[in-house]
Amino acid sequence: MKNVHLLIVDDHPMVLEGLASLLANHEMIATINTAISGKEALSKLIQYPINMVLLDINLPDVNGIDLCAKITDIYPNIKVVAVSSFNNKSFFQKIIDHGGKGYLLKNSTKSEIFYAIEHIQFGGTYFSIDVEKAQNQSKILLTRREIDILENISEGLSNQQIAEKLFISVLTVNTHRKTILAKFDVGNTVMLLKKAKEVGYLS
Amino acid sequence: MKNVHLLIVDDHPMVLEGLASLLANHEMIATINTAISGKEALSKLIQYPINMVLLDINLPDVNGIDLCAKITDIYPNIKVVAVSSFNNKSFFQKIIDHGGKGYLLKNSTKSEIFYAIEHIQFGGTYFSIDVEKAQNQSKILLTRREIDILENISEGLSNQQIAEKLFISVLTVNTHRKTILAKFDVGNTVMLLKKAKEVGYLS
DNA sequence: TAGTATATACCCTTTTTGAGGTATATTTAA
DNA sequence: TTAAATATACCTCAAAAAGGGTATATACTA
Repeated sequence: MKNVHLLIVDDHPMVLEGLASLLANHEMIATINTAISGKEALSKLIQYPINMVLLDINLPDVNGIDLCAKITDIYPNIKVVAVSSFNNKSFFQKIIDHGGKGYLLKNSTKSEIFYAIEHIQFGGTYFSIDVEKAQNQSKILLTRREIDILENISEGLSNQQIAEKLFISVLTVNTHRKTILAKFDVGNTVMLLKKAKEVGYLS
Repeated sequence: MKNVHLLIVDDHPMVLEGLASLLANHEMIATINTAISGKEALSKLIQYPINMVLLDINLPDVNGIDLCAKITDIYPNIKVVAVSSFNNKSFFQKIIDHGGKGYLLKNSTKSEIFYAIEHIQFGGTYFSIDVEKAQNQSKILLTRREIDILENISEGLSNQQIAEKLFISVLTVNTHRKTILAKFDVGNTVMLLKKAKEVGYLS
C-alpha cells in the first residue's frame, strides 16, 4: 500500500532529484517532496502531510542533528532517516539519541535504501555501517573528553582557546591533545585531522 | 535524436543510480552504463560503444584528473564531463588541460545537467562555476609556488619536510607559509586549510 | 567495595609555527 | 628594456605544539 509521504532534504540538487527519481516508482511511496535547506524542509513539513524524512545531515544552513531533533520533537509521528556521505561515529550515536529511525550512507545501494524505507515504515529501524570502517574505528578508541578536544581542534581553536571554552587548564587540553596524537599515531595536527576523518571521528 | 551513449562513474550508488534514473528519459540519451570505480569505468569503455562520460573526479581508487586524461587519450571521440562536489579552482583548470569537455558541480540542477549534456554533445563545452565562490576565489590570489606550499601543508608535511621535498630552505618555506596565512587572514594551519577549502584551493 | 578508566593539572625540553622585519636574484609582463 | 612580481633566504622573538614524564581526584564498573 502507498502510505509513505516522503520529504527528501539535500543541498545537492543532483542527489536530491536523483533520489526522488529513484524512489518515485516505489510501491510504498505515495508522495515525494523535496527541500534544499533546513529552512525549506521545515516549511514543507507545515504545508504537506509528510510522515517520513530522508535528511542529509551535512546541510549548509543548519546542523543536521539539531534539525533531526527538532522534527522528531514537533512531529513525533514523522520517521526521520539521516543520510550522510560520512561514516561518522559520533553522528551515528547522536542520530539515535535524537530520535532518528535510521542512518543511510551515500554509498548505500538502491536496494539498501528501499529496504531501509520499507523496514522503517513498518516500525523498525535501519542503520547502515561500513563494516570495514567500523573495524578501523574500533582500533582507535577516544574518550568523550578526547572527542570534545578533537572537535575543537578541528574547528581551528588553539589549546588556549579550547581551555577557555571548556573552563579547564591549557595544560589539561595539551595533555588530551598529546594523548589523541599518540592514539592516532601521528605527529602533527594536520595528519591528526586527516586520520580522524578517515576513521570516522570527523566529517 | 538519441545518440548519446553515456557512462556515469561515481563511487556513491545513491548518486549513481539517482543520476541514471534522472537521465534515463532524456531525449538525446540512447544508453546508460554505470561504474563505481575507475577500474570498472575503463572496463565498461571496452565493452560498450560509449561516447560520453560523466566522471566523478573524487573516486577512491584512482585520481580523477588522471583518469580523465587517460580516457581522452585512448578514446579521443569520447566527451568527458567532470563531476565534483568541490568547486576547486585547480581541478577546474586541470580538467580543461586534460581534455575534459565540461565540469559540473554536484549542486547543479537537473536543467543545468541536461543543458550541459546537450551542449557538449553538439560539440560545445560547459563549465559550471558557483559565481559567489568564484568571486571569493578572486579575492585571494596565490602564486604558483604558494599553491605548492599550501598543498604540501595540507598533506601534513612540516616546513622541514616541504623544504627537503622542494629542494629549498626551510626559511623560504616559512616565508611562503606566512604569506599564505596573511593572504587568507588566518592565524593557524587548521583555519588556513578550512578557508582554502571554502574558497576552492583545496578539496 | 576494590580496581580501573578518565579527566584533571603539573614538570621539563625540543621542535615547529607564527609575527615582525629585510634583502636579493630571477621571472614575468608592460 | 625597465618596472613589477615572484621566489629565494636570512634575522629576531614569541607563541604554540609536540614528546617525555608524574600525580591525583573523580567516575565508572566488575
